[in-house]
Amino acid sequence: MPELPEVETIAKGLAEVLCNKVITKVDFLSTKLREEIPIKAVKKVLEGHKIKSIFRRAKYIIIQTPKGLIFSHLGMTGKFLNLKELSAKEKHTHLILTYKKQKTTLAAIHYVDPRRFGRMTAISSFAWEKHPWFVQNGCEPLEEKNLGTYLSQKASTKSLAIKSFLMDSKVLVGVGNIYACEALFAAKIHPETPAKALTTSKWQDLAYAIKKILKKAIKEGGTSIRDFRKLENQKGYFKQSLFVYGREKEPCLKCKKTVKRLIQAGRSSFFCPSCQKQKEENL
DNA sequence: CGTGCTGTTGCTAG
DNA sequence: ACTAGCAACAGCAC
Repeated sequence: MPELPEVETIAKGLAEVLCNKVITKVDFLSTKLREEIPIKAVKKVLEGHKIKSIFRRAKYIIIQTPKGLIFSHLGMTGKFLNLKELSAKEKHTHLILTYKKQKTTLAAIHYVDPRRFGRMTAISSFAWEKHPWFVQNGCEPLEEKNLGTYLSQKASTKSLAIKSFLMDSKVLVGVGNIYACEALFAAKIHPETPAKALTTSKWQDLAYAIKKILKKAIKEGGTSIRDFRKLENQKGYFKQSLFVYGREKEPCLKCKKTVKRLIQAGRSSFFCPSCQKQKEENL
């Protein structure tokens, strides 16, 4: 469910709530996500320690204390909820972080993840860049100044579809199915165009579109299709701004032609066949 | 009831 | 080396 804007929204929300607060305890109700959560290591980093910072890298949330770092990935359906102490747990609550809200009051952050595609781990160093979850990652779309040039160089030998190329985290992190579809629509590029076939000027359009859409989505608190919720359980509002994602058979919001869906690498791609024409020289 | 979707990503096989 | 396909899982729409 969560792509860069959703993860950014959660990380910011957690930072507001938890920074400079002490985690009094960590309770595990289930430790089986994609991989087993290392209970001891997580407790060691969090329990009894003050949160120094919380931020996003790729689609991961990173939580820092004086003892080390926690990495959390939400998978498809993971969410953090800010609740009162001893709040009822949901069916798929995996862990509960209790923290000191004020001098005498406690509150709790619940991690809930029905599909269990999320992952979580802890390390005792601060070198997150060297961790296996990060070493292979490509660039951060909002931090790379020459994104168009960077992408065109990476794509120069790749015949795979531009849509799949954009979703390859070794190239670019944070862009998943929704934002790949939306960025290609905004840049008027057909999702099946071979990555190496884009012109320099199309790469610039695409890079601009990616940044613009991600920034707008962050501003609107992410996209809630079904599961995604912010920390206080509210929805994100970017769904209202989607042009093609999830709109198969509906009229294109720019030209009124019918939005189409196709499957690429096992994922649905939505596009407008009129606004996103496949160039003949690329076929 | 089944069937086919779903925002991720890492492994496997060709 | 590249790339498509699948598996991990629960829930929902039809």
